[in-house]
Amino acid sequence: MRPISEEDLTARARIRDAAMALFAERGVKATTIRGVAEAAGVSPGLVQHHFGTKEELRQACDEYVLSYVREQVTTGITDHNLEKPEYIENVYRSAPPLMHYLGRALVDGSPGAAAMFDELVNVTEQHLSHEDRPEADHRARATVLTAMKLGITVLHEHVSRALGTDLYEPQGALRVGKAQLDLIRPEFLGRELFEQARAGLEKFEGDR
Amino acid sequence: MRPISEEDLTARARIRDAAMALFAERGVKATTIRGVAEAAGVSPGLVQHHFGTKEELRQACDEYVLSYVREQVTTGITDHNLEKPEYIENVYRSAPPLMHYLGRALVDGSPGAAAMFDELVNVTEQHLSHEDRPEADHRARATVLTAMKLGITVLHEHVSRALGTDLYEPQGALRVGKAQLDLIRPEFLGRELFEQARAGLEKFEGDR
DNA sequence: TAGCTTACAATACAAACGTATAGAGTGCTG
DNA sequence: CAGCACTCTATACGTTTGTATTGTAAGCTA
Repeated sequence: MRPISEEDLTARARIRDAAMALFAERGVKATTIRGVAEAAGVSPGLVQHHFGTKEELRQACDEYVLSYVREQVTTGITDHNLEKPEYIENVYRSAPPLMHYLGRALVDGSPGAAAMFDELVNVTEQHLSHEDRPEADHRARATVLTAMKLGITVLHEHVSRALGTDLYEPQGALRVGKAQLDLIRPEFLGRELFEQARAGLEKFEGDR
Repeated sequence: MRPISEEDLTARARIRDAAMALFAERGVKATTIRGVAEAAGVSPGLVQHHFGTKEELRQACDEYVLSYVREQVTTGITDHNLEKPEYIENVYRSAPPLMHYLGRALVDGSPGAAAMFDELVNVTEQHLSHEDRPEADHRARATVLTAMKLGITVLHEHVSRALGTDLYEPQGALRVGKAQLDLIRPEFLGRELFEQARAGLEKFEGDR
């Protein structure tokens, strides 16, 4: 798969990418249309031409990220690609800026990100309910698990600094992934999924 | 201990509290001096008189929260007050706005919050190193544990929504606390601390 | 080729914002 | 009582920001 260079993209896509990066780094309010335009190498007017208002630009970023995440979850988990190297490779190349944006959007108050959070909680809750422990508070467990997972994304700057390695570099992702598996009770996640995740990590580690 | 009503505070304290609340809810950039002044019931000029610039106001909030957290950690953990009801009661009454601010500050890029994160990682790492498993990546584990804990604070809005209960109400805090204990391997935290936390939670539950 | 749509830039403008400045009221101190 | 310090308000100023408007060039279509 050829790597897509930023210059080959249409101006609209470049604007969207620049907006995602700036929204993620500084937040929506601190990001200016002029700043986005400069980062994308276009005039401020063009940003307006393609996206109308700043709010619509943010919505476009939301929709882009959300459709991406949904697609990756589908092709990754539902289609059982979690251990395929090309899938992992592709995710690690394309995901970081999107995850960066998603993390910030969760804090900045994007409706789309909130909806995605709820979706993830529901999926997790359903998964946990299959383990037959009807007395357990599956809702709370699913919520905490989701928040912990996403919390690492939201705090990735601090995680990277504490680790001395960028979380989005393979090394950092590997260390964090393993630490997460060390931390969580296997029976909580379900043995099957737990082993699958561990196998994926180890295969990924062997590849480098 | 008498409850401190907001009107009894000095104007300076009211401004600081209002700023913390707005910074936490909207972020620093989206918060205006005029907004802080209105929320505190004073003129915008007074904000400037007491704190100079917006940046200095943010630093004052940082210092206030940080000294509070450090104090609570000291009197709570070091002095072994974790199970005393009046300590817990006091924390649950005074902590929420401060934690709310801290969570936002971590994302908004406050140097003080970053320093606090690093401190917590170091304390946790030291704790983990006492368990003799020299081959384990204690640094990564401490980082992930810290990020997960704080991640729940940062995402508390979403956690509360998914739970249907405010995380900062006793009910919500209880459900989340128990779910966290269910999720984490006890031997990871150290049996002693784990049991201490569980005992504190159960005593807290009994009190209501 | 005439006409229309699309992609882009440049300029303009009103609102919001941080902050500087001036001044009023009050209490303390000599 | 004079003078100073402190708290607080009101106003003003320059900048930044989102966005509206206008203009230009290129490509498509009939």
